[in-house]
Amino acid sequence: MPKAKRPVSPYAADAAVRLGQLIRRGRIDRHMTVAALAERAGVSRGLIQRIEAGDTGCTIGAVFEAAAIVGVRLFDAGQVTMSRDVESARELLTLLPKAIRSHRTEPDDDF
Amino acid sequence: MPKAKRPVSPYAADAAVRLGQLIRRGRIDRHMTVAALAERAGVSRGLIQRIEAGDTGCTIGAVFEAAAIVGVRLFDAGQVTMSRDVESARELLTLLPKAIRSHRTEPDDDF
DNA sequence: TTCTTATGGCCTATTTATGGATCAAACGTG
DNA sequence: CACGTTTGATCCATAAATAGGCCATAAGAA
Repeated sequence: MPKAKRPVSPYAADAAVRLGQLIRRGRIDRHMTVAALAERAGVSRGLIQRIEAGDTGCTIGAVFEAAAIVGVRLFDAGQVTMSRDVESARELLTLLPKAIRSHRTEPDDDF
Repeated sequence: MPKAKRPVSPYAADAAVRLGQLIRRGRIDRHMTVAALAERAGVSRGLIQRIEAGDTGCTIGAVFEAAAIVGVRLFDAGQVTMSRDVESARELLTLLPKAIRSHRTEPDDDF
């Protein structure tokens, strides 16, 4: 058997890979070497390689750091860049409870 | 002295916090308890709490996993949801070199 | 081509995150 | 209000990420 590290869903793995690709592209666009990015991010060269490879075991601190340096922004200064930011409306209706009164064991799923 | 864990830039820390907030909102919207989300994500309850708090020390695997479950998608099935996805054009022009010939020690910065 | 450098993979020591339990306080409901 | 539940925070043992080296190979420049 290979190495059953920490299992992640296909989506999570895919998302990590895509983010890694974005970072790599951003780095290359800026003519930076992996070593240079590593130095600026304050991490090791190997870690940058794993981040660009989409390793799900990297901390978001390191990943977001690298992303920021090469210009990949998931969030646009103050506003979230999401497909559906319609959600922001609902928060006013619900007024976000702090504790959830769960009765239904199985939440309505969708993926 | 406080805790000088792994230093991260303000942006990276902020991005992590925002993502955590999105996850929390998504969870509450779906009437899920922290424990329920933890179980579905296959992680501990404490980890979900740290993720929602924006702890930069969490692995992207765990964070993206939680995000996916509560419906927070940074990437829209096949297409990246970024402010500037114009970049996809450039990759055809440049044809992305695999190795960077760095001369300039200091890359053109912007933030 | 030849040379120089970037990259990627592997390894090990160390640092760190994670799981699991526990506890107190806050919360929602009847 | 009083109840049961959720949340948040802490502690510790353990699993895992990270640093940092090394080496082989690929890639760009002359």
